[in-house]
Amino acid sequence: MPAAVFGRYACRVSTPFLLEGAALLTSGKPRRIAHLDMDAFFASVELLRHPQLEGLPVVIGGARRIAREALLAGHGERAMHSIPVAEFPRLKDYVGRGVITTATYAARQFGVGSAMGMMKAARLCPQAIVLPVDFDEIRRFSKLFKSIIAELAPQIQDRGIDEVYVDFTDVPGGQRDGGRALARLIQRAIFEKTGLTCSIGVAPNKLLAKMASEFDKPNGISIVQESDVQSLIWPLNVRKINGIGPRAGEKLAALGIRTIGELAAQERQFLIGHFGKASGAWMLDAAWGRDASPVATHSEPVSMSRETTFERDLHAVHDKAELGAIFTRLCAQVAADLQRKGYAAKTIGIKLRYDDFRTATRDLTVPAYTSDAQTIRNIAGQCLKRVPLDQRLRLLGVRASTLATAEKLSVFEQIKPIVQTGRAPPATKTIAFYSLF
DNA sequence: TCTGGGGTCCTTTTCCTT
DNA sequence: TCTGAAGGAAAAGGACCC
Repeated sequence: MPAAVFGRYACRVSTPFLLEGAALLTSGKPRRIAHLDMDAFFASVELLRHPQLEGLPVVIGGARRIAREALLAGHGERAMHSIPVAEFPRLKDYVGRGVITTATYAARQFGVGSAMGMMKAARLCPQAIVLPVDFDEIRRFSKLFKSIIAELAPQIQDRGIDEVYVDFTDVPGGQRDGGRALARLIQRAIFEKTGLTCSIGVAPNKLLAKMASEFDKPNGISIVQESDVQSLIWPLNVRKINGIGPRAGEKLAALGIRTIGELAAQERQFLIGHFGKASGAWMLDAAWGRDASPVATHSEPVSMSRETTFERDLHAVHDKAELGAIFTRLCAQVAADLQRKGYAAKTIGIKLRYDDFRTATRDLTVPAYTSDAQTIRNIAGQCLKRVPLDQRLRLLGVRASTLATAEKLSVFEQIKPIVQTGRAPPATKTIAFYSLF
């Protein structure tokens, strides 16, 4: 505790000073945060299983219509490597909805890329081989590479299926060569045990580490120091900042701000005026390479949801039975997810997307937590009544939020009987316990 | 032209209470 | 009793990320 360090003066100094002093005393070494990004993860995992597809245009996506089982019918798992290329399905034969999850570099040369509609991709590169996403396999590799990193550097923050932040600061050897030595060690271990490559950026914080990891792709390592911000970061487009997407990028461009350096030159109040208090201030800090956020090794989920886009647009009246069945299934899936992960929710919501792609959401917070499928279905049903249903729908989703863990709820369950067995407990007491969570 | 699914976080609006 | 301000919580929408 800083209080002990500062001895009798501890009670007289302000909290910020204590924190600053503690940081100086404990570290003495520069903060080194790494961002690790697997190279074309989905496609790379797929190529490991189908090496004969190496160098060919391949897109991954459309899982629902291209079943792996059908693909492998008559071949079996052991023959996977030897399926003739000619037998793989082609994009030109693809019918229906969906987007490309990822594409190999050979396919990208035709202009095909992530998040592109399958039908558009089929026009650009009809001969491309199309494979379904195998999420079980992707998840297996995700766990594997994360566990390999954890053995070498345990302070890890999950950043999705194929990315992590790693705190090198206090790892033995983590400071050597600006972090390059440890990065190389991790890169080599991942390749040896999975056959996959990754790119790593090391910098004083997460924001810069994320940008650094893009400097040398694939299979690269790059180090960015605080003093490099003006020379390496400022010339880049604002869109390179993690958190500035298409909308903010467009808005900035309209204000004549294209590079990160131009963003850094703005007045804080000017940015706050255009982007709001939190976003405006954050943007300016980001442009200066400032980011104090820690590598969060643990986080609690905020919500759990299931949604599905229909094969064809459905109408609430005309396709009532079909829609009802899907709705019930989504509720059951959310309930199962909550139960499997040990959570219950107090807010249940729905999401729907109309045929013109407009989205509507409704949600409802109830007094008691639940993870029961029927209860969720009832609450979601109430939400559904509050939304216009005269137009065809393309998507329906169910969401659970305001979550509590089963442990917290069991504490509540233990408290409740005590309150209720007490002499004439007023109803307000029970309500007070509810509000604890 | 067509636009998945699972998340987090922020902003704005609305409603309720004081 | 009516009105308005202020503030918080919930709801709705949307941007962004992988």
